[in-house]
Amino acid sequence: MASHGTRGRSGGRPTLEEVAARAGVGRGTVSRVINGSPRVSDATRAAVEAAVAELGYVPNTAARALAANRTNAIALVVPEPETRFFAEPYFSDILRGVGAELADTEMQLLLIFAGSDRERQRLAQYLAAHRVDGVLLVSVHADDPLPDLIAQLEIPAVISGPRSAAETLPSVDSDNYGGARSAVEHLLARGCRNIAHITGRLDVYGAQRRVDGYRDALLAAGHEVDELLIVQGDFTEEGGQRAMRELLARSPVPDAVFAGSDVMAAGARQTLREAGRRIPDDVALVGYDDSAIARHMDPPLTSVRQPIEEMGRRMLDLLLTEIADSRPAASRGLERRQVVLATELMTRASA
Amino acid sequence: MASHGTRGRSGGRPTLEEVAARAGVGRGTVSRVINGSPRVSDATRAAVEAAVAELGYVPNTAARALAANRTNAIALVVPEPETRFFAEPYFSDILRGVGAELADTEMQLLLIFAGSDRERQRLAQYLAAHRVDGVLLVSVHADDPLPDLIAQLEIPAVISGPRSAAETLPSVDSDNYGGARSAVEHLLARGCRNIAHITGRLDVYGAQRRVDGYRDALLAAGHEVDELLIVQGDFTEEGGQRAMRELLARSPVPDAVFAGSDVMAAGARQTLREAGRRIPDDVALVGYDDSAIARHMDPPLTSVRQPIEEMGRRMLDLLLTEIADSRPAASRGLERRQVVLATELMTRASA
DNA sequence: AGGTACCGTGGGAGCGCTCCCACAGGTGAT
DNA sequence: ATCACCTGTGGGAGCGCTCCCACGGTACCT
Repeated sequence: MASHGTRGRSGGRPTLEEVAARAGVGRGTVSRVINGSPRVSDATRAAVEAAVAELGYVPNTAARALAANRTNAIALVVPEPETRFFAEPYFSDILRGVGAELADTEMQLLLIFAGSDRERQRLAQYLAAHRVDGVLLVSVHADDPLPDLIAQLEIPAVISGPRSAAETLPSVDSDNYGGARSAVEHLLARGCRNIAHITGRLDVYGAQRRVDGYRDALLAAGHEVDELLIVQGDFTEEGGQRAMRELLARSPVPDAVFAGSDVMAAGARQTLREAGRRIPDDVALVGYDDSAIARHMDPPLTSVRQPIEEMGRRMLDLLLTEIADSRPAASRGLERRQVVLATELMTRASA
Repeated sequence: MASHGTRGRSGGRPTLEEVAARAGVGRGTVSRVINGSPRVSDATRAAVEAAVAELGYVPNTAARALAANRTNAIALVVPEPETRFFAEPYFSDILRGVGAELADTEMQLLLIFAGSDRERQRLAQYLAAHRVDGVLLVSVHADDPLPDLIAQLEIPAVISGPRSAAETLPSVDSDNYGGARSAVEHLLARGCRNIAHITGRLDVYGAQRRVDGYRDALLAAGHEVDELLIVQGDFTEEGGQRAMRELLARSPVPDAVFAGSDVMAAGARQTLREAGRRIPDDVALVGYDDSAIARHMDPPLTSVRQPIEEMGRRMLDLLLTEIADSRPAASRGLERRQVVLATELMTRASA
């Protein structure tokens, strides 16, 4: 008693036992009340709740985790090597969505960086130690071993964009295909006839889908797809510049460019300006993401908006049901575990 | 045994006891090795380390937290009501700095949102329950009760910008005063003679300091400070526009504007453009933050860069020492607990 | 030789909770 | 009346660790 009892004393955090004594009931009963078990009489419940309030009791997470063998925590894994990823609002918005949804739960959110090898090492340990009940994976690359590791460890997880059409992990994504189609259809409706596409990194599935959308929009309108008008970018501004320079070398020069991201669009704009081409008179420009860059570009950039915050919310939703399902030998159905959310074209001066 | 032993089984996570058995030592010894105690012979240490490696032992955080009465977790509290705050790179960069520094420790990072009242309620509970060893507070307002609550609970904390000159909490900040001075000095060196300042919200201490820097730069150069050239903004784009309109009504119209943030500078640019004023020929423009907006503005914006990532790193550093100090009845000296980092003026076409 | 000091070590107790078994008391069927 | 079966409850055991006391051993003093 002596040795331990005095250790962390200061405010004297009350324990379950103290609440039980105060309420004149047993420890088990208090636990049941705290955890919302129905097998408690109304009178007892009221007494316990009163005691909890009087004592200002707050359950000790560590003890709970230890005894129950669960953590009540989920991890958001950030594959940080990409500085760009962080700078874009994407991450913040996902986070905000997750945070909003999280407020309704008892879960806590752990942020884990998996940029360096050392950090990945640590992450693997984390996961091996089952220190979280579930994992949220944002912006994983096609060749990332992480998802497989997680699947193997049987840790519930949700991924922010499927890695391929055959993704097995639950995922939440926006409609990249539809978003791209709407962008191209807008350009067509505007009268553009020679529409180019600067793609993102094609090892990102979403970028592929945008190319698909671009193609199908043209085909559906009865146009041919000129493969020379599809130039590969890499989501960076420099990539956008390079791609645009390539496109300016084509003849005829395209009268519209659909860029796979706002940042690439910014690069393209740069190159267009240097070449003395006006936007949108000479070349109409559409981006993707509807980031701050789009709104502040000159001229303001028409861009495809993704409901990113909503994506964050849905990711957490999905993860929580995954976790719940995994508790008692779950049904493991292939239900609605792939969520796709609609995009919206934000029309501005550039197209 | 039966009832509990079978519970979470699946991979069979090894325990301290198992490692001890394997290494042929006692539980206490393994614990000492794990925790890097020096009071272990080399031979024993080696044996234990071998056993740990063979078994793939990973300590159970919950058990550790329970027994040791510490959590090995720190919280980053996000006062989320401000959407803007999230959208700016500020947050991401702080986070990256914290994350980088975190990789060297055993600490885990909890992200807590304190936007809504409900979330703040939850946060208070968290803190009351001492579920974290320390708290990182970013962008708190002068009137926020949170810092006081935290101080009262005697939870180690670091704040990202002092709330006033008399801040008692440890803090990390950039040199707002010096940054503002360098901006104004640059404009003076450029030949501008009529330099206006659009301030941030003056209940933010950093915004006040920028005003101070603006004033002193002028005075030091032997100029008078025209109070009419100091217009209050609120860190928003609209605020920047409003302020700029006010300034355009002055006579003479200033030949330079130092805006307290890039976003406000963007607003000012908008208004200047509408008024047909050229940047920098008619009016030179300098912003603050060196955000993505600055680089993408037309013309690119000269802006004061803060070493935000470094700030994140230093915040974590400070917090860890605070935590370490608080363990054994600490010295509580008033040492270097207020860190101020230098800024850098990024010169671009706008000034 | 005896004493004192320390080192490295083993293991008991205890952290605050959940889980589950046991049991009292009630209710309905037999 | 007996039995079966509920519901509500109390409390033991145990989760995996840290802390600390106790102990045998060695080294150095007197």
